[in-house]
Amino acid sequence: MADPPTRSEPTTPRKTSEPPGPRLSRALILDRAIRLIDAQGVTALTMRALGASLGVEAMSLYRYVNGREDLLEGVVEQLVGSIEVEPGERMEPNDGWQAFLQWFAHDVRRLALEHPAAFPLIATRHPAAPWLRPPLRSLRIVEAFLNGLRERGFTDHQAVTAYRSFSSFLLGHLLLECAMSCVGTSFAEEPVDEGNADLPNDDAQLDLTDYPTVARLQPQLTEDHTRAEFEEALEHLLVRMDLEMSQ
Amino acid sequence: MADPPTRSEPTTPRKTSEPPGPRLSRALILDRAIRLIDAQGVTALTMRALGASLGVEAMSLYRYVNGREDLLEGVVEQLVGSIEVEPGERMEPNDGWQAFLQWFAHDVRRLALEHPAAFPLIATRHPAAPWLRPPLRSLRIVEAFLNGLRERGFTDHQAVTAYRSFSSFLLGHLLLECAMSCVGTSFAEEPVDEGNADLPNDDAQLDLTDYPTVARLQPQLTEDHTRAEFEEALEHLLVRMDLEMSQ
DNA sequence: ACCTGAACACCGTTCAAGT
DNA sequence: ACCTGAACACCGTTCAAGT
Repeated sequence: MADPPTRSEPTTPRKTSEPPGPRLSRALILDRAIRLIDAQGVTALTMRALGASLGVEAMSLYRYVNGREDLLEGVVEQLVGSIEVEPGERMEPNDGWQAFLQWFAHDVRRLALEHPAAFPLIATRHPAAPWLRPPLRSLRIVEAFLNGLRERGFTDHQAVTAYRSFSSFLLGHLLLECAMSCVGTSFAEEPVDEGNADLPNDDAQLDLTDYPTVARLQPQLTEDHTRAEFEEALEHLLVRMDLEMSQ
Repeated sequence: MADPPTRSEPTTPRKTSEPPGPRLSRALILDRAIRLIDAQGVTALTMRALGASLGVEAMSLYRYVNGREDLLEGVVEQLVGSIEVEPGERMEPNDGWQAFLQWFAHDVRRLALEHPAAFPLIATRHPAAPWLRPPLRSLRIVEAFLNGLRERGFTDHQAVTAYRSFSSFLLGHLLLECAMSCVGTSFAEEPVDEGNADLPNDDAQLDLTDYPTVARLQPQLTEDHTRAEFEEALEHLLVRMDLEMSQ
């Protein structure tokens, strides 16, 4: 903790190219783990690989992290922690709850798109309590979510109901969007086979002869409208909430 | 492929208690793998454990399965294959598209609730093509889905749009429902610590002192209304589709 | 044809030992 | 206090060898 930020790099350089490295720390380890997941996928996040990427042996990590499960838990915590919870300056406090939810939704979406390889962890790892729903799975965020809505006129019951439907909405849309953005990225478990590189991309060689409708509609199925779908579905969710509130 | 279905079971019994076992086969292996996942979770599905549960060494599996990745792929395929795609007798062919989608949604939900531990695989493993969206991620199902809607009056474009919004809806709701039903089941990575069993269940000991609103609303947050939420959200999705079609 | 023993590379994890 | 070497149990996978 009491480390000089950057002197003239007196730290003894080790064998591989690690950063100047103000020694090890849990935060540093989690940061590096997230970067590793982003670059190579979750399965590449190995205690040994993570250690090596920090210029250290795997065993050193166990001082700061309680095993691999705890490491992944920490990664999720760190990522979810990056969700802004206090509306910034761009958000007037007297804007309605619709603006609040719009802003919230887009902040979670930003997180998902920045870390598409890590988002499935946020989505599928068991939360601390069963009523903490991914991706809004931290007490801090749920508290802010509920308060944000109550300050804007929601009753207790309406806020809780909104938390539920909002979670489902975010989970479904963002997980799909991540799945699509992960295909074709550096997710190949094995290095790309260059021998038969005459196959341009890996989705064209599906045999569609038995599925005429899919074959006919493939161009339209291939179009990516995830952004627009997200906005539309969000808009409709807000309309739906509005209807349910006034009844 | 050309195997006698069931004779008088002449197969020699081996050491442990495995079923009469008409020899090994890919289908038998996948069945057993699914049962193992249901009972102990995905991480417990090990080549060695799976082999042992079939009364065989792990290496034998490699005759029928192309490694663990292929095994998991086969599990997903098998599960998705269990989704009925031709409306049964209960469904009149002249029922509207709403009835068709209702029936379809509930069949996928049945699959998710029958295999809550396996559903995250269906949800997050990369599909064969990026435009095949979980959980409707097989050509057979997409073909049936599109045809089912077209036979009931959808245009091509409307059917494709419906496929997209329907996938997001199912994914979000069912994944959340699975997460909730997996908490507290046989998902403990380690055998439950019986030493300090004075903690009744594992969600009560969260420190809520810094989160007054969550603390106050915890009873309502804990209520499980997943079933009703599913039905309501589905109803609203259908209404929304109806509106968009007539405009 | 179908299964296995032995072996290899890699993984998570522990712990006594180094500095 | 912080890191490491050595070791252990377990994993996926290959392959020559058994029957």
